[in-house]
Amino acid sequence: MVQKILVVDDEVSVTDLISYNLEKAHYGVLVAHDGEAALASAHEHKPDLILLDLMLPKIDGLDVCRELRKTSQVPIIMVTARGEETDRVIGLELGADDYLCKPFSMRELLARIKAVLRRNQNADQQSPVDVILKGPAGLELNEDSRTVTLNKTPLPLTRLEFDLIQHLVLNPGRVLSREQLLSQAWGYDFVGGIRAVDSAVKRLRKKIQLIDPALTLIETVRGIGYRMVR
Amino acid sequence: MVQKILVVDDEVSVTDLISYNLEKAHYGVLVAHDGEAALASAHEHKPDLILLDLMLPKIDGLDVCRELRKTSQVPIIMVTARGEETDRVIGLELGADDYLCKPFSMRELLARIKAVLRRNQNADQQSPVDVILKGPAGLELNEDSRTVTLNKTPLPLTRLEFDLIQHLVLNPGRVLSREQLLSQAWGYDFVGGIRAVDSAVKRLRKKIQLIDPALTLIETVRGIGYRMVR
DNA sequence: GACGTTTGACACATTTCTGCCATAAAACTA
DNA sequence: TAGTTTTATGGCAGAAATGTGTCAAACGTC
Repeated sequence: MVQKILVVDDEVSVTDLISYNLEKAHYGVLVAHDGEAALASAHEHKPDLILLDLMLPKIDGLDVCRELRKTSQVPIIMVTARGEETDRVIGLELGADDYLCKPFSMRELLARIKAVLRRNQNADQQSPVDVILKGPAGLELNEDSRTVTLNKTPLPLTRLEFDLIQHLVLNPGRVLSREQLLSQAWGYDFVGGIRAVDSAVKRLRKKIQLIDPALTLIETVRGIGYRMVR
Repeated sequence: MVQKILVVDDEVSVTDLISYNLEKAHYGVLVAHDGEAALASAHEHKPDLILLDLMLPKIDGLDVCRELRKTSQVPIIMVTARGEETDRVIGLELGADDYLCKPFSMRELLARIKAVLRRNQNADQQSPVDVILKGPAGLELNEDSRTVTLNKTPLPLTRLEFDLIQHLVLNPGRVLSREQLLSQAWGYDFVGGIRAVDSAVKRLRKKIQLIDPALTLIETVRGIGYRMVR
């Protein structure tokens, strides 16, 4: 089941950018550009999470938050600029589940969203359980600790390597082009040659080989890209 | 049995949001917007705890506290603006059980409320029990006294250092980004560079090393943030 | 208001990562 | 098979991230 996220910001460039990245991360996205539209959309579509900018036309983000809270317990992440009037923000934390200061990275945003959704899902549980992503041949990624094991043997990876293998594992058996991998693991704003992917795959394979020399996890699809075996 | 909490603050937006969150946490909520009303409500409804803002119309928070103490031993948490050190001291001398500096997070508020209520329930017993948060390698945080020991050796920490290690211990093995740590241990109103986290971690590590030079408690996750070993 | 403490910023050192290149190897084509 | 295209590999230099020491401003205390 796809989770819906309502993105509220008055700047189209911001909502566009966030939408693009959320969709890439397999979320459904709703957009609103002012407080009224936000309330209307929240009421109509019942999103699973709301990403709410503080500065909004018509109805202020703080008021939107308060209004929402009257009828709903939907998780809210507030977005603020550093150094905005603290007085107005005082109430903010009281109603929001988390907040994020601009400027933020997409990685940061996605991590917060995941965390808030999880906190909300097992709010009744005392100790939250780590998210474990299972791949083929005993490959396991722990998304919370960002550690990887291969048949219980630790596989130490760098940030880039982890992001890369994560996207491969998320699409088992599917070929991902270098362009896709670049935009997913490197980020939309990456500047550089497309062969950077080859280098990263090279290092990843080498590390895997150190643990199990006979194992092939990442297959090359000539002319296209790479694929994680299923 | 539902416990009743009296929330006293002159700003409606504040009482609204606190009410909302307290109700979500299954407390009964009473509200007062000035000192007179607070005293009246306390007298009439006998709440199990009072959350009392310092700045109030008609009767000042300190006076309310003093007045209440004449007839009741109801637990009181004072809410002050940051930096009103003297007021805080006076408040505690007047019989408040705890204090909280604005701005505070909901999580913080709920934790304090829980702690105060529990302390109060155990008040008739001989030995009140402190909340001990256990970390790895014999690390123990006493959340009530805000003291830390490492294998029974005291580890003297500053306020910031305690908050930092507390959030790390609360998420053992999880990577926490500098942004997350900033917003959790510093607060959303923090203005400053992200590498303030590095500085704090540096000092924390140094203090730990003084006790056990071979021990690594806080791991660096390059490109992401820090992680408390599990 | 003087004093000690805390803490963020900065410069610099150190470590680690990563893109790129040259070359080798492999795969595909004709 | 020879030629062409694509990918693999090893090495390396620059980049990026973090550690460290120091300092001054802010803060709390007396």
